Amino acid sequence: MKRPTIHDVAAAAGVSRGTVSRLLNGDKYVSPAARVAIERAISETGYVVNRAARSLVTQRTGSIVMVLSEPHEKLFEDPNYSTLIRVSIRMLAERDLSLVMMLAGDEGDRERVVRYVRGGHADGVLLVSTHAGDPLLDALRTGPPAVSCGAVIGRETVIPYAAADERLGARQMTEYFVGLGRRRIAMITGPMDTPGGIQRLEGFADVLGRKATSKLIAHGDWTQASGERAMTELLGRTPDIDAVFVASDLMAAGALAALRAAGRRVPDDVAVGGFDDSPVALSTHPPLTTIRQPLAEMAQETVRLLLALIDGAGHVEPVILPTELVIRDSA
Amino acid sequence: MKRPTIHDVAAAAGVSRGTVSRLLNGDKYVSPAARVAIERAISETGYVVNRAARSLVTQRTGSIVMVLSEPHEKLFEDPNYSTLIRVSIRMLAERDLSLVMMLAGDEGDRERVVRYVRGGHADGVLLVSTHAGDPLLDALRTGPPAVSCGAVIGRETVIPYAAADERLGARQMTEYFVGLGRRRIAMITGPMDTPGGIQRLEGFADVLGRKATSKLIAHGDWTQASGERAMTELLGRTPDIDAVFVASDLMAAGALAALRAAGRRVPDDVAVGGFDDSPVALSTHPPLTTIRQPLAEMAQETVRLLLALIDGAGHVEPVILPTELVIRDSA
DNA sequence: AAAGCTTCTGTGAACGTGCACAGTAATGCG
DNA sequence: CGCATTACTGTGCACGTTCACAGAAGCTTT
Repeated sequence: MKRPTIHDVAAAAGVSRGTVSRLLNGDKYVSPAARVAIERAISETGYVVNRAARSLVTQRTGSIVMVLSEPHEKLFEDPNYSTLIRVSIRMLAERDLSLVMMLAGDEGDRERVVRYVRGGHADGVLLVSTHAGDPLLDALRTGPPAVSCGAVIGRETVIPYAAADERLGARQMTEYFVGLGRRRIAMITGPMDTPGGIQRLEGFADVLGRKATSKLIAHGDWTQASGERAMTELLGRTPDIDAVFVASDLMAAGALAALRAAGRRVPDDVAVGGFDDSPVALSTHPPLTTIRQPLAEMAQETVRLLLALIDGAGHVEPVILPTELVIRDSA
Repeated sequence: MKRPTIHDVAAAAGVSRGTVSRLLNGDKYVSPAARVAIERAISETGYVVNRAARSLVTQRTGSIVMVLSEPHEKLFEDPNYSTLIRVSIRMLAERDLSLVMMLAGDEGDRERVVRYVRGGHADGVLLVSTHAGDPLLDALRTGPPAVSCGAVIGRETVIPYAAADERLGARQMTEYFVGLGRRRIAMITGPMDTPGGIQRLEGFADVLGRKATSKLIAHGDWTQASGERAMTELLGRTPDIDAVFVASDLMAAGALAALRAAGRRVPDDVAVGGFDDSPVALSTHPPLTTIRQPLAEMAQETVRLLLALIDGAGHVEPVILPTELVIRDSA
């Protein structure tokens, strides 16, 4: 049996298509009598609007595409995505928008995304963890509004975003170490082509000034293994370290393993601070002192920015949200 | 400037709409000359097919909806989702299908999903971690094909699925313990209304037979906190435990904390085995011996089943994939 | 040479909706 | 009472595509 159309509803309610359409789209000019008749007809027939037909005439698709730019293997190692996805679905659903997921790991993926978006299949684009200078950014300059969750540092292309105040978070942790009386404070950073990599180091340097020498800084790539490697490197280079700020919890878990292997006690010999407050921070031994990002708010604000742009706001300001120090046992 | 339509392409190539449409849809009756002309016209104009218009006439939407049934808070605590999402996007993209995400946490969500699916907005449904007796299952009996990643135990409603052989995995771990010479082997299960909760306990009981007494079994809810609680409970009840099989890595991390608090050494005093081989298994101390599920294959097979049904296969058999014991330091 | 294939092409109709417009009835106002 | 205004309703058209059909051209068979 065929699905009911707006004609069927109109016929059942004894009105015309136009009136049903008006009710559906919130037009004020619908008489109370027509209103109840139509509502009854809708529930009786089980009518659901045909999005394709609507799209065809409104030139809107009713969907937002979330583009995940992480290289495939790493995707979602970071559980932050879960919050972002959940919050996005929820907020978009309220506006009757659906969330379509796309990958942008390699060149083929990226081309697909561009085709999709420029083909008019989405009303908005929600970028996630897009790297600096990603060609996608330029390709997306025309087309529907795009925003990013997390800062995105492009050359010319500026894209609105909501993000945590990464630099503040790094300062909070570093200041906490200083307050504890630690003197030789090292840092393991993330990749230096990501905002998290750059800004967390900046915050560290803000507090330590000239004391933040390159001997005290090692670089990782967000993975646990890289954290372990970087920690080993630091210990070899500067054995008298008494604190280390690691730019992610996952890397901090690796650092803990390296410290344990080197016979250092945490936090007695070396204080360890992470970043993210991800679930892993609770399963390490000892549980990690870390910096919590307001993930839900970040997601919320990102979507809010996108919706504002879709609603016609010509320009929106980036949103930067404060982080919070979470003290556990590692420092 | 307006987006080019199939008319524009046809005009530019000097043919008619029909011919362009045939080329686009892989009809064999297109002359070589027309073919090259159209292909040139497409790339010159930057034409992308309008899905809405196509949907309208084909009655297909070109999208698959993934329904996430976890209660919101827990969603994605399990990083398995990431693989599933990634693989699904990738496989669907090959068929030019896009993946739409929906939540089904509460009643309102579920109604939304049903409206969406029965409204004909999706060509297929991909269920994730749907609980036994979920009302969604009945509601989805009519409509487009639906499959599940992970077994779903309904009353009457049977739904095709691909899953790991959970029972086998539990047997593997339990047999490993037995082989190590452990005598008092306990288990912490998941919630008993989930396949993972039920089947992992079954496998445990398969091996231990009458030795699997209720004194040696405690229940958790997949969270780390519940694992810690259950472990404490077990130690109180049966202090001479020398091994414990925990039905998830996250709960196992909790169990490790409880064992440490009780002064038990792992694996010397108590061997600990997890399940999932999730990232957390590497960040615990000691790293967890666990059971690896073939996540990528599970996802792949799930999508394959769905595509088969969409292509008209009347009936498909569930796919059950073997698990693998991963030995680390905790046992 | 006629008939029948095969290969290829163009055309009209239909899919279900929103929107602009025209039109009608009821109400308010001078 | 006449006229403007408000509240509401119905209709035709357009959106961009696929599909069924009809038809043209070239080739093979009778």
